[in-house]
Amino acid sequence: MKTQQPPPAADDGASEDRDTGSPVTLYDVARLAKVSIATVSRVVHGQDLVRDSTRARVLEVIEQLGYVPDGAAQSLSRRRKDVIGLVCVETRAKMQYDVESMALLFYDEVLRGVESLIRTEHKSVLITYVQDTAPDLPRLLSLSGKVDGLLFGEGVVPSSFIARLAKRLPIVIIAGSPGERAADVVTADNRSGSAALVTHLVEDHGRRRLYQVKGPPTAPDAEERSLALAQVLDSHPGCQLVGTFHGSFGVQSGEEAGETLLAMPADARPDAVVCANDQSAIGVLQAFARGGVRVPEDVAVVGFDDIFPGSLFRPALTTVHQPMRMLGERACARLLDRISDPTLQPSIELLPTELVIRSSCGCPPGTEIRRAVAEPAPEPAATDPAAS
Amino acid sequence: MKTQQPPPAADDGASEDRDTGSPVTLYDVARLAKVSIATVSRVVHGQDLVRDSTRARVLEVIEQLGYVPDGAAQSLSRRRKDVIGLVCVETRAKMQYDVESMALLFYDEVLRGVESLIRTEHKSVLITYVQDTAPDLPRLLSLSGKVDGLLFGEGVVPSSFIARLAKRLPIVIIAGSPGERAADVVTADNRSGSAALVTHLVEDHGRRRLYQVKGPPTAPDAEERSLALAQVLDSHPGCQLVGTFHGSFGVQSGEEAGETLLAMPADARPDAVVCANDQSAIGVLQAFARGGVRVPEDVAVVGFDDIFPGSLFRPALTTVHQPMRMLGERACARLLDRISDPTLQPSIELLPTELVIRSSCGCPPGTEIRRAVAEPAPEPAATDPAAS
DNA sequence: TCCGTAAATGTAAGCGCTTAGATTGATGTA
DNA sequence: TACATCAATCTAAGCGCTTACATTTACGGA
Repeated sequence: MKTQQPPPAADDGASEDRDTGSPVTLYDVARLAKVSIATVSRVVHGQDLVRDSTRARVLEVIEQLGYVPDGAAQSLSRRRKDVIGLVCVETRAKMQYDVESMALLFYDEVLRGVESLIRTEHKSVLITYVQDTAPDLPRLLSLSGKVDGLLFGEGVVPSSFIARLAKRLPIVIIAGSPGERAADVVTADNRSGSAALVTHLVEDHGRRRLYQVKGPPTAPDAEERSLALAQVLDSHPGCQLVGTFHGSFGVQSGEEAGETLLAMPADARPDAVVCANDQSAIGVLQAFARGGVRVPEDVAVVGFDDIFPGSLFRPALTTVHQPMRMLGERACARLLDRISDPTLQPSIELLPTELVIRSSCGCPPGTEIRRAVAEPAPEPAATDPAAS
Repeated sequence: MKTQQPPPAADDGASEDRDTGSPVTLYDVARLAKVSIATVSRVVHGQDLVRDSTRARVLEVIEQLGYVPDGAAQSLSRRRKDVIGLVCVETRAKMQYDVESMALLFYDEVLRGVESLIRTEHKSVLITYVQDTAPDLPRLLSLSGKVDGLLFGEGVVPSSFIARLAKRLPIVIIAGSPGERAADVVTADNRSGSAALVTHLVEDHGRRRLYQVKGPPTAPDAEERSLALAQVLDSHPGCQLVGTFHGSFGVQSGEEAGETLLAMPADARPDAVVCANDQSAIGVLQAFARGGVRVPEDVAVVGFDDIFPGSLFRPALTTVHQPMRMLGERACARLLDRISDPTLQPSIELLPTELVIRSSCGCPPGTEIRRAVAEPAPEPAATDPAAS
């Protein structure tokens, strides 16, 4: 009445403290504990239909053999991988230390948010970076075969591709355009954050001639910020946009914008520069420092995101705090929901931002005010009520 | 002569553009293309034993169905997961924004190094953070069932546990103690980097009364740095260590060290503070700024690691550049080697560091010198020659 | 026309696990 | 003593793929 033992396992005599050789399987444990693999499986998963004495025996063998269940076999059998994928955008091919390390702070924070949530769920995160210049689609495709769901950073990946993937597995887009249809979106309320920031510049500091450093056109969140800027200007007669620089979110591109401004006659310059994100603001700041333009006396400079280094600069950067970590958490939560119930309606979730007033806007040095930005009801976005 | 079709797949009539329902498998493709699953598999993997016309037909069906191979099934069948795990250390439970985000910069860079290499290998990275206070061992165990190999950040995880894991799969430790036996180690040459830094302080700036802010005792790299400090002092008569603070790598703990020094009578203070890493150096800097101690005039302060924010401070932080990204790359390379050949001897690899001289050491503001640190032949470490 | 050979394709046996359903054994009851 | 009943355990059928080996097909030469 031997139990099953398909692979003879080629034990090399000493079955005491094996280390190499083929990995220990359920069968090995079952054989040594003289039970069936089903029983071992039950013990491993702490089910209670096992007699105490049996459980003890099995556990002992597991310990002795150092058995760990094979994840692939579990996934296959359970029809569930317990892994989600996070696709981040890598902004530049060239890996210059400081620039790049900053460019990625956003995803570093997002990742932490994701991981902190996933951890409690006994799942894991597979992480991938895609170049913004040439996203490796085949790679993403094969990645999609290894996970239960995917979290995408905004922008790079063509939305047709996302739509295609979304047919096969749940997808949540982080910082995506609120207009996205194919998948869920979790994003910061860029619109109202940016509006609050620009309003501060215009109303509290009397700035009139604004200059804009844009982000890449593929970044929907940058577009939102840009839109808000335009709206605030519209509603403040006497204020105008004196120019726009088409940047790419990088420090480098901020520096270029700064150079452009330095090249102008001083009296043609704006009195405030509104940047698409902190990195480009820092670039502008650096260019201005080299060019002898005083910030904020001559020109105010503001960013967006609130990455840590911004607080270290002098003048310290005024910006809008984007809840990156929470973005990761919420996106992940949403993804998990969809994984467990794929019939959920796609929704968009807007996270509140915070105006972070330091001194690059014109406020006195040492200022550090954080002010929650009220969330105006945005365009009719489905935040999934009880409706089917 | 129908081909196999085990799961009837319950097609819901319209077999045109399915989207929900059970996922598309090899069988579905085979059936529609009227070939066997073996042929489909061959087409998917670009093998050339397939007639062109057949290949075209199969590819068409794949496209139409949106077929993507199931990763779990592939892993099980190939006996290879094509995934490696990266275990990072999360330094503090409390998630204060700035502090924590800095504490983690190290692993963010490592991760990028790992990913950049893994990407070219058609593998992926599973990432996990463990708390330094309470590493979740069961979680790591189950993680180990999902990967082909593991990359560990130094410190937290008990080495007995690592040794146990190392019996089952290849493991490389990043920034581990060069004395480690159970697994491969890839680490920066902390010893010579630290020596170069302290020598600079002592010989070039004539500092005599040094104070040390240590890292956690569990961090072998911090220990190495500490050792080098002692050695340099030993060989410079007249120089002494006037005190030690037992820190924990965090900004917070640096601030505490700073407070401690501020509490001393001014003439009892050291003329240089050598910190275990940049974060603690920044903490000291901040405490000093608040306490009115001038750096570097009254006291020099130096760090280790060369995290980006260090360059932003005034005075800019003098430190030792640790090649974090390369650490990730090399560790990953080593791991891949071991995965393909598990019989390799464990080795340790020391990566060169760079002395980064800015102004917190006493050099004039604006200084930014990077000087490669010569790698002295350390203790007989096996860097695996042709020997078996 | 027949046959050997090589190319193309098919068959089926796993990979290590989960789990529904079958079986066994103990216990209590009539 | 015979028989439900329920707990403990086992049996076996997949999960979706890869791949060794078997089979079929297509061709060129005898």
